[in-house]
Amino acid sequence: MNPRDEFKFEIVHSGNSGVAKTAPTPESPPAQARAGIIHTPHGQIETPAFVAASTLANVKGLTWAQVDQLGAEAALANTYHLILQPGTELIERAGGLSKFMGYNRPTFTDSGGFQIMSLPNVKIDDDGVTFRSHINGDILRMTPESSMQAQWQIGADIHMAFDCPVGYGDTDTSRPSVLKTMKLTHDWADRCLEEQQKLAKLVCESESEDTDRRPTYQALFGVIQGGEFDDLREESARFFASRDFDGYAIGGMYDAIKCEGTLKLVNEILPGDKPRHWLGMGAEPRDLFVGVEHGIDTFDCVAPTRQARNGSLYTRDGRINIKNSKYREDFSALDPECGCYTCQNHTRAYLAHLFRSRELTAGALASIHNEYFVVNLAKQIRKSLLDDTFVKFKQDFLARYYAK
RNA sequence: GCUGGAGUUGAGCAAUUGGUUAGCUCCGCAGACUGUAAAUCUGCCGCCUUUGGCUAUGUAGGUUCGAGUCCUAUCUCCAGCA
Repeated sequence: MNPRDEFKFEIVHSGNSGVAKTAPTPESPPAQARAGIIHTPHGQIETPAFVAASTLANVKGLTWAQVDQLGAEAALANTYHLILQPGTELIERAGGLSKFMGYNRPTFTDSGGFQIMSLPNVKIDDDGVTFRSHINGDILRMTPESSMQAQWQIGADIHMAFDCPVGYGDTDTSRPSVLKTMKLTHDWADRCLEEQQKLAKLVCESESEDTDRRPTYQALFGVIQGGEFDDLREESARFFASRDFDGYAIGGMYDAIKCEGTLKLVNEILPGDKPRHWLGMGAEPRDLFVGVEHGIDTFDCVAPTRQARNGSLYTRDGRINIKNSKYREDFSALDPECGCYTCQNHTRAYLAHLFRSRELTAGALASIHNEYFVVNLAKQIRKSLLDDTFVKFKQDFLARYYAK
């Protein structure tokens, strides 16, 4: 059997799978939206899904039992961080990421490109990047090949191609700069693909003596860049569509309202039968709706857990800061309609107390809630697609969340 | 009762020999956070008509060009002694 068959994307329902008897109306299910199942050697992910950010091989503040309980179906770790500590070779010796961290569901790794490009004094050349460790200042080097190798050592089920995400935020957003880094991203993507094929052959055809660690296929997603220029995004999407990646990811696109048209454009070009991940998105409920509407299958974002640790918590009526004085004596549940452990067992007043006292439990209970909120929202969106109630669900949810 | 020490904004402290700070850290109040150098960061935190102005250093006086700093009285607290 072809090792690549271990990774599969199955679409169980899509907006345009039904026979369109009439012209689309505002109530018609969005044509690009789909519900599916990503099959990996470590199990499956029902999509749309929100993937838990586990940068340093853990979801900050939570045990994996808690991550399971809140309903997350997959986690995404970071190659840059794991190279620095504990080292990817160590993770390989531990039996791979899943074994190392004791989590037996599907995992992703980000390539490290995003983190490295965010560091000060990064030197980018055609071959790769030179940067300094943020921990001890060591001068380090990463190339598309070395990122692939590191990711194969880590051994997550889904890898990201090593990209050059420049052209948003504080980086140089000028057209020449974005064009240049996009071209570099494409060049590197081809090198990632080549290295991927080598490593896949090497690992999957090896006869491991450790039956406990059967070599498994590790998929590779290409990462679309192009900044905020529609024609560059289109070019990038066409480039990736012409390459045989296992899936695709959208990088450097962080404003669901502003980028909606661009996202639509990109996803209409990408092959419909492969999964699409929106990197770093999911801080806002509208991110998930907009993404799904235009064909995104998976999301990841650090915001839910980070904001949780900082006391900013989701409710169906918008985000609240639990540290505000008005919650000190609020004995109601954080979100009375939420099914998470925190909301089922604790009051706002208790959470407010834990935050004011700086107890570690505050961050944990808050993270359980916020992570549940987005994970569950993705699940509800999935259900709404299967029920053909997406449009109404979206309208109702967003109207209430962003009322005020 | 005597002797010594101390009293500065909710708390704890700063402020050269009397010489331009309502100064710091907590607490408190609010905001931010999107492929996690983030259980972090930012702003406010005496009063006001707030790109500025005013009043503060237990209380009441005094010396001085100038007092949180010196003097007198007084109140409170702490330590030691009776």
